[in-house]
Amino acid sequence: MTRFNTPMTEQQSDLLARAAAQCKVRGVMLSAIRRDVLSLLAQHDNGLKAYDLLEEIKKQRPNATPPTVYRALDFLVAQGFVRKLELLSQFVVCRHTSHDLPGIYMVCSRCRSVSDLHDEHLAQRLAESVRHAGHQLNSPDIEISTVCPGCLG
Amino acid sequence: MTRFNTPMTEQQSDLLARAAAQCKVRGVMLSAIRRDVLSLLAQHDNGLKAYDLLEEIKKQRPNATPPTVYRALDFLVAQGFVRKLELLSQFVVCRHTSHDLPGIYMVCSRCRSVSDLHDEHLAQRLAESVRHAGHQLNSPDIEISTVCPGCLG
DNA sequence: AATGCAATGTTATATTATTGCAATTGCCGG
DNA sequence: CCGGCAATTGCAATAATATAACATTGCATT
Repeated sequence: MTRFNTPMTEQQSDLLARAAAQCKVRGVMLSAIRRDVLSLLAQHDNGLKAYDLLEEIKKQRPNATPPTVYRALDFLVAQGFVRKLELLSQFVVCRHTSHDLPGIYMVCSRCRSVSDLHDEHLAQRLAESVRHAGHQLNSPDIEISTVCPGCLG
Repeated sequence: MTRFNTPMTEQQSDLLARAAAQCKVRGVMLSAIRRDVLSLLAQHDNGLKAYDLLEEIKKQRPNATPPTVYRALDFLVAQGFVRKLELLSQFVVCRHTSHDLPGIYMVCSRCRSVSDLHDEHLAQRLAESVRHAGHQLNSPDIEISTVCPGCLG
């Protein structure tokens, strides 16, 4: 059993529990490494870079290497538990329950914080528009570079 | 004067001419390197990676190095002539004339082709929604991972 | 000529991500 | 329990992407 300095919030352990349940249903394995990576991400709302994650994981597993975390991340992304923010080369837990609609992330170019634009109607329209263009929406993942309210002063 | 194997289409030389005019107006310099990088990008609708660009540029300028192209790209992106597609770490010429609204790009995950979703109304709504969330839209640049009509068969 | 400034050259290095193969583990049917 | 197969992990190397730091050049202005 893995321990972290900071105790988990209820939300965080909920997230882990739901992921575990999902994996069971899908017949895929939420191994210790994968669980730990997910757990670390759950503790960092703005996400973590792969190599920062590696540093953290090394505290538990000193022999971890880049493939260790990249493989765990590949799995978590494939299962829809985690997204990669391309604008930051950074990974965040996904807090949407439904994946039918794209999640829209705003990434602040000053402080690098990540906010979630909650506009289902917009997401809906976007999905329609993409379909109308003859494309199939792939991974529901949209990023916009903005300046956040905090940084606007 | 730089020559390429393939003669430029009218559209391509138009694009270069407009960029040159813009630079004059803005009092910035479209140097030979910058022009050549822009020209190369104009000849590749789906964009090029920085290091592919470097290979091409080296044919003209054997002593080019990564900073050579990255600096040119920084300039071109800053001037709004080029965008970086984060999903592909790839650079494409921007064919929008107006930059008031975000451009929405669809990147095919199979063949890596890039299409432009033309839906001004959607872009408008998106911009509004972002503003409503208290953010300031930064660079008008949105990418969606899709499967394109061709690859859907 | 001397100064200032933007652009470029040059070397090195940082950051992000993958490949390939060996070793181990989990799991399933006998 | 045990052999076999597939998935996962360990490990070393390296690929791919991007930036830092500092020297140099070219050109416009003084």
